[in-house]
Amino acid sequence: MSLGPRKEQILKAVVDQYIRSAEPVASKQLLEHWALNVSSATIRNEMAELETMGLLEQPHTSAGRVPSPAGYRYYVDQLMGKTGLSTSDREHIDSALKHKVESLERLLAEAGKLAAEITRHPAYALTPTQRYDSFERFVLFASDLLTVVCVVVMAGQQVNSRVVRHGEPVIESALAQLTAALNELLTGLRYDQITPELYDRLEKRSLDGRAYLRAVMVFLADLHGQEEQLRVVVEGSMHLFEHPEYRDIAKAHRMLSYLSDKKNLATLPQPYPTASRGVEIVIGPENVAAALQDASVVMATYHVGEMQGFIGLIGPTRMDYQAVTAKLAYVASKMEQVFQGQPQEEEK
Amino acid sequence: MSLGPRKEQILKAVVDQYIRSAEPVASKQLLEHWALNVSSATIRNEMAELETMGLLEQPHTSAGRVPSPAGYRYYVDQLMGKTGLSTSDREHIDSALKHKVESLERLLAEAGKLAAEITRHPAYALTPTQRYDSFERFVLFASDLLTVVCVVVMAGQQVNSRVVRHGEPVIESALAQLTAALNELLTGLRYDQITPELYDRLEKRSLDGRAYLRAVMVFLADLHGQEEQLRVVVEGSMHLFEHPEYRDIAKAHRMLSYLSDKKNLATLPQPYPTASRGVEIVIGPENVAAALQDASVVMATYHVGEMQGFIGLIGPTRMDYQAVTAKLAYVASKMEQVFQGQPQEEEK
DNA sequence: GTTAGCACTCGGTTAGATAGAGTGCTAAAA
DNA sequence: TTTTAGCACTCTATCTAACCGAGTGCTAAC
Repeated sequence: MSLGPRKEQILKAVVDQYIRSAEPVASKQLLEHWALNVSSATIRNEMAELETMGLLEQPHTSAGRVPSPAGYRYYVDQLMGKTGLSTSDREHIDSALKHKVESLERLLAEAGKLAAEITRHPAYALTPTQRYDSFERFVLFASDLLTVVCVVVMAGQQVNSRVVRHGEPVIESALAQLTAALNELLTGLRYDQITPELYDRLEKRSLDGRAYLRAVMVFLADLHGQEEQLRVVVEGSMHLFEHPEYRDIAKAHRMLSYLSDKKNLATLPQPYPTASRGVEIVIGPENVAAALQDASVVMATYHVGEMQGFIGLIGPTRMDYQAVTAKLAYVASKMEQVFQGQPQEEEK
Repeated sequence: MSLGPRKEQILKAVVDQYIRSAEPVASKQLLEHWALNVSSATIRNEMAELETMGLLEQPHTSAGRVPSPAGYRYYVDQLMGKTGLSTSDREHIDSALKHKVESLERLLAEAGKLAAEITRHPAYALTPTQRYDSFERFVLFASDLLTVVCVVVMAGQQVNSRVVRHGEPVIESALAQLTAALNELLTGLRYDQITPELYDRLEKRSLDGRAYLRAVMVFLADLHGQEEQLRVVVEGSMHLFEHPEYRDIAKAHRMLSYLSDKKNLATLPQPYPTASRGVEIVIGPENVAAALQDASVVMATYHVGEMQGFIGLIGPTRMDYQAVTAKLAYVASKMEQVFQGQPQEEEK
């Protein structure tokens, strides 16, 4: 759908203005700041129509208009300029990411910090690729009538173990079967390679050990989650307070809590590689997470060889998408450069 | 100074009550909740005296009394019960810290999380001992007329380098002298072993390289700072929001910003080992950090062999010192146990 | 030294009243 | 048919005044 040039002009003006002022924008204000050669009455009419279309909203009668999520979406997709970032920003990024490749985590942290700093929004970054360890060997044994100890040896020689409890008495033969099944079917695989079919086969082979199988899978999922958490970095959460939408304690609390649980960020949907410039923008209720219903996420992909990682920003829907997109894209591209320039050293 | 039994009783009652209610406590309230067999008028008189002594404060005339920092101090030193923690807490701690020794950082994180969880205050933890790497070798060379590259090889084979600039042209001979001095005097030492005398000797030996020496020291200090940051863990910052004193956005912001900079916590004064139970309490303005002027820090020491580490809590001065002290002390002692039980594994 | 009683203080809450910004609508102008 | 000027209307934010009630300090009696 296209709105026609004047509606677009007005929508763009409203969004731009609101991004700057954080106040509902009135028809007269548009006249002052943008050179629209129509009267305020006309603008009012257009704004009313834009509202019925769902692109603008009114906090209450006799207030100015505010972009709706759909309005932001239209703005981002159709109206937003593609202007690059200022040379000072570019220099800032260049110099900040010059020598930071001691370790992967370090670079991530630095890039996140930088992104947060220049955009004034909290930033997060995910390591390039989830190169999870694969399973090497499973050992299960009963430690007493009701408890089973599950030991997993990973290919990297890390050993993890957990006591797995279940209401029913342990059946030795079932346990042996389950152990054999796990070893035969999972050895050499990573957690994320366990497909539903594979699980079915496991279940069929484990017979009476089904309850334990389930517990073991939970254990593996937890391990996986732990690994994942370590690979997320969050920086600059405090920038939240710079934005008036988070002057409400409850809101700030909710968002900060969300940000402080790395699991949340690790499981954010990741951008389609097809998105323009490699930057994807998810606006308000487009987010699945409840805590992000009135927030926007801007995320960029960076590639390291065949792996890809992500760096993103989280802020109010009233974000300067244009500036933020350009900055984030540049940071991401810079990260790629740094990775390429440096022979990839694994352990610090 | 001792106050006499009745004043003490009243002071204790005020503090206990205020810790629970977060509201200024009135003379009548004390009658209801504590079995003081005097009238409210007497209590008022006593409270007035306690106020002139600086142990209580009045937010305004016609409001109840609130403990002053000095009042808390007296409470903590003289009045506070030494009651241990509940068995449920003990069990909680026991079970949470049972199997968490995969890595040092991990245990720290877990202990911090636990401490924050059971006390409802943000917690931090420092690794046992700063076992910084020692210097192995210094290499300095001029890369152009005005810039010097400084390379430090650490005993752990890590290599750090930095470009060190100074307004004056590089003098080769001075550089050679400085390099020799650094290598002879610092090899085998850690940063924290560099004494002022040592620095003097370095300076004497480096002659015309003094400006570079200074820059090199800054570099080393930075490295040291980086190392230190990695060894601090902060958990449960969000518990801040549970306390009414942080309903003010500005206050919450300030404190959270403080907490999110690990350098702040790494440089907190550490408890005297002599303190009772190994727990030290620093109340409000007793803190040196500006951000902590109306906050209290409770910290405990734990020992691992000859090394010692710290775990602490940060919250409003209106803290349940008694409960919190007991809990923290128990967590710290539990950490010691876990460390001892497990052969100390260095790298994860 | 303690207590009852009372006047006084002060913050918090409520209720109007007011101002002002901004809209929607209508009728005239282009 | 579209645009514009004008105006009535709406709603929020702010200010003021009044009031309530909790709590104190002081005085005088116990």
